[in-house]
Amino acid sequence: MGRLPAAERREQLLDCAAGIFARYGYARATTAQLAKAAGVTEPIIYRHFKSKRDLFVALIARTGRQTLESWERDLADAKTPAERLARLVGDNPMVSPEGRDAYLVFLQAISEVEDDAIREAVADHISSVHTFIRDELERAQQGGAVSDRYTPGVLAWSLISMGLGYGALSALGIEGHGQKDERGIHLSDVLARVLVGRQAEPVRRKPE
Amino acid sequence: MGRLPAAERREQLLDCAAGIFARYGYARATTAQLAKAAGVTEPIIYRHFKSKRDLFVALIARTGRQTLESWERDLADAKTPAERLARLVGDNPMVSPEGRDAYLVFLQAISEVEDDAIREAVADHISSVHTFIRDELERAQQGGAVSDRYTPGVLAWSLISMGLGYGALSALGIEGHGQKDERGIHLSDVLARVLVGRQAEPVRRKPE
DNA sequence: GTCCGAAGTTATCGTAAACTAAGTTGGGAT
DNA sequence: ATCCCAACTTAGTTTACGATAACTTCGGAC
Repeated sequence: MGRLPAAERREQLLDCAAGIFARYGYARATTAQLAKAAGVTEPIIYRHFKSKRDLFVALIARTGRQTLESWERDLADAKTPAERLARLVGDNPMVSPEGRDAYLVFLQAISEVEDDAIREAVADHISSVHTFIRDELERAQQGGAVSDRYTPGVLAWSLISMGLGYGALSALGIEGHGQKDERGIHLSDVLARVLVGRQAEPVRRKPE
Repeated sequence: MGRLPAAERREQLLDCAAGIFARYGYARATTAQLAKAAGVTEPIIYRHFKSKRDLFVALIARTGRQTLESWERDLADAKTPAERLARLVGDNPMVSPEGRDAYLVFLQAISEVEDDAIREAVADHISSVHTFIRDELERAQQGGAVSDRYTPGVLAWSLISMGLGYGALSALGIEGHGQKDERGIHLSDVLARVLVGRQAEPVRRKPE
């Protein structure tokens, strides 16, 4: 890979950094690793970002945007609120190969709670995810696809908590977790039931 | 604090380390910080632990044991399976002040996925928590306190996922999360409903 | 062709962190 | 009283990481 115009190099650096940070977390990832992954030398990183932390924050912000955009696209061609909802629950970005790195970065970022800039970037993203899901649930409730026993806000936090926890367990690769049980039931089916307030249709999940 | 016999010093080191690791995570916490928190110098740490990582792994193992013991104690005087269950759901160790540090250590540890020794220690603990909760749910199902729509295994993973995610969000201190909504409903009430399969009694929670 | 700015490299600095070798102190047993 | 050993400290060594200063190369404009 030869020379790249600044904007492209910047994007490429973020692309490569995602993989490294997802694997090693912020603190363990070194600027040398980041540079090597992008096929450049370390000073190039500092041409485009003030610091390692600046790069990380930029990555979090970009990843957040991309995640929401990807969700919008996924839901765009769904006809009913119920269908939109089923996709939302079934497509945990943490488990799909493309979204995996992105979400691992977030998981890693959560443990950098002590760093104000990073914590804020993460909190911003989570808030916007909450807003997104809450609005979705609200529409679904109005359409009758979701039980209105609970407010959309609380339900959205439930979904986010579970998605986050699920992702963390997946990252750890714990045996028995994330697989269907002897009755063919998956965690997301349980989740779906919370939402509809009655026995739900099995959740549509992407094949592995 | 003067001299201590080896066994006590070791315990004290672990005690102090919990606070530091909870705050800064494994990678960011320095041996200097750990020593200072315990009121000793760094070589003392190496008298009792082979390495920083060894100390961290020991801490994870001890914390895991303590958490289960604390749960056992909490549930001991509960009369019915339903009562035991309500306490299990209501007492997320992540939110009680005593259990908080302990569980923050775990959260932090999860992002050290790349380190085999650490990952294994965490996975071990999670597995034993799963066993504990699953058995509890199984008994509760037999007593009719929990819907048998889902297997205890899947329900236990649901609880763990949600507890973990909830803890992560709490750690981030995200606004609006973890509070009751306008109807006085808390996340754990939603969770309780998953378990019983019908409108549940409000969950008993420790006052904040 | 040559000039210039942007893109990239080499070589290195300062620092902080994990870990240790060697010496010092305190307190219990005889 | 003194001897001894475990507990503890001082004063480093080493290594690796984040960051930068100074230099080189590429490619388009005129």
